[in-house]
Amino acid sequence: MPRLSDHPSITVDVVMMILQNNQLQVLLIKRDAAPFRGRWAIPGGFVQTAESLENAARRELKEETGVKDVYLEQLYTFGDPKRDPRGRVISVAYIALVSAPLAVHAGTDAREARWWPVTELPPLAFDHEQILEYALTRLRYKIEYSSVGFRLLPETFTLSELQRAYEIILNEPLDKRNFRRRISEAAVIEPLDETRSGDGRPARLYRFRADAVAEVKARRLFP
Amino acid sequence: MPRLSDHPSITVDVVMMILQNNQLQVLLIKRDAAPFRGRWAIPGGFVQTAESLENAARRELKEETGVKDVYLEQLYTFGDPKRDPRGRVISVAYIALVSAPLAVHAGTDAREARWWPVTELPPLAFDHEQILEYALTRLRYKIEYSSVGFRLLPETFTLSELQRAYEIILNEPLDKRNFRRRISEAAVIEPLDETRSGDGRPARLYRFRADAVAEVKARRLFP
DNA sequence: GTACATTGGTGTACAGACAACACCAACGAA
DNA sequence: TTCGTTGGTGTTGTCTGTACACCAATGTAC
Repeated sequence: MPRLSDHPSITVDVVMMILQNNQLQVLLIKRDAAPFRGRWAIPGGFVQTAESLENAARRELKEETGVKDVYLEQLYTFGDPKRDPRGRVISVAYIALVSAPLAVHAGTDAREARWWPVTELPPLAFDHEQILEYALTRLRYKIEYSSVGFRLLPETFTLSELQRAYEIILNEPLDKRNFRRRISEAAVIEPLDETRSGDGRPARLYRFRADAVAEVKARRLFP
Repeated sequence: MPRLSDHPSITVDVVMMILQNNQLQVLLIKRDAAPFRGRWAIPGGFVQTAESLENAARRELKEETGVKDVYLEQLYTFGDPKRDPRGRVISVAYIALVSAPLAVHAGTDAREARWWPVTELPPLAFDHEQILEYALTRLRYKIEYSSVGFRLLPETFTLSELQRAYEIILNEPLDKRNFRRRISEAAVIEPLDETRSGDGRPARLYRFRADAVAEVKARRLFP
């Protein structure tokens, strides 16, 4: 197994989440090098000298998926001395929320990359199970008192799609009228002139209000 | 000015908070080396190879103040490439909550150390003003939905002292009866048989319930 | 030892927020 | 044109939060 110097190294690891097939899914890559060769892992990599942590996370994401303009948020820094068998590696973990559909092309080093439903995860490398669990807890918690949920939706969406997204993340059904009233009172979305036709009556499209960046703090969205 | 290698270095910086003189105060040390020589700064230091981040924070605290058994919580990781003029230094910031009275003896390198009220801070070294502001925001926010406030009090305390602590941190007056009802419903403290005499009627002493470690999550303490 | 100042301790009523709940509307397909 | 499917809308009871005032127990000054 390769061994790093005793000097601590810094990586960023990114828990990238998406809503697909009525499931919350995360992107994992299959490691093709030791340690944990063949094991699935959260994408990440070493921080370069001149880049900020967040830029490192963005760079990793771009290398991994080609996606830009994602919502990124620092999660936690994991620094157990034994978390990486190669030596001292400190990982700054980020959460990335992206909207489907999103093609992921495996990284330059030909690693396999795919989305996994959070309910059916394979065994993971390093302490990545812990990181992922923490990311899920944070997302569920945060969606209740902020508007991050919109980051998982495409630019325009219907109210039913929005509600479905919340239900998937919180893993519980929500009342349609109460949901719409709260979203409306929170004033974080605005209606468009367009509608979308589907199986039944066409639904009005909405978009996230860019000027509503301030997180809903005075009152939790779903108490 | 000394220059570090291009390889990133990791420090932990600890925002240590205490309640004294009806004020929320933080511990700062006066730097006696470049850069920012003579400037006040949050105590911290480099992470050693074999220690976890939290242990590094505990070690720094002990070296700085001799205190053990403090409440420690990871705050955020600051990694701007230019935040330290010596080179690439990534700082994992922690919050420490301690209870007065607490003597701080200046560190082994004879740096001056003293408590500063958060309302009257001097100019700080590096990006420490940003770190401190973030720590204050987190503390105020967290105290509303968890029981971290108790960490700033001595082992036994009266309900008035507890209320005063919350008022200082939140910087707003609280209603006595409502405060007591909520604390009571949260079931995070237990009465002792002792009382404490003072200017008026003696007050019952309470202590934090060790088995109430779980943070009050279902309902915010002060909505 | 009485009066007074000081802090400790307690309950209720009103207002606002939350949760539960059912029906009509608009479209496509058969 | 009927039916299936999804979109869209208000009201009521319950609970939670907030505002608010008085008596109790001690120490001190006279």
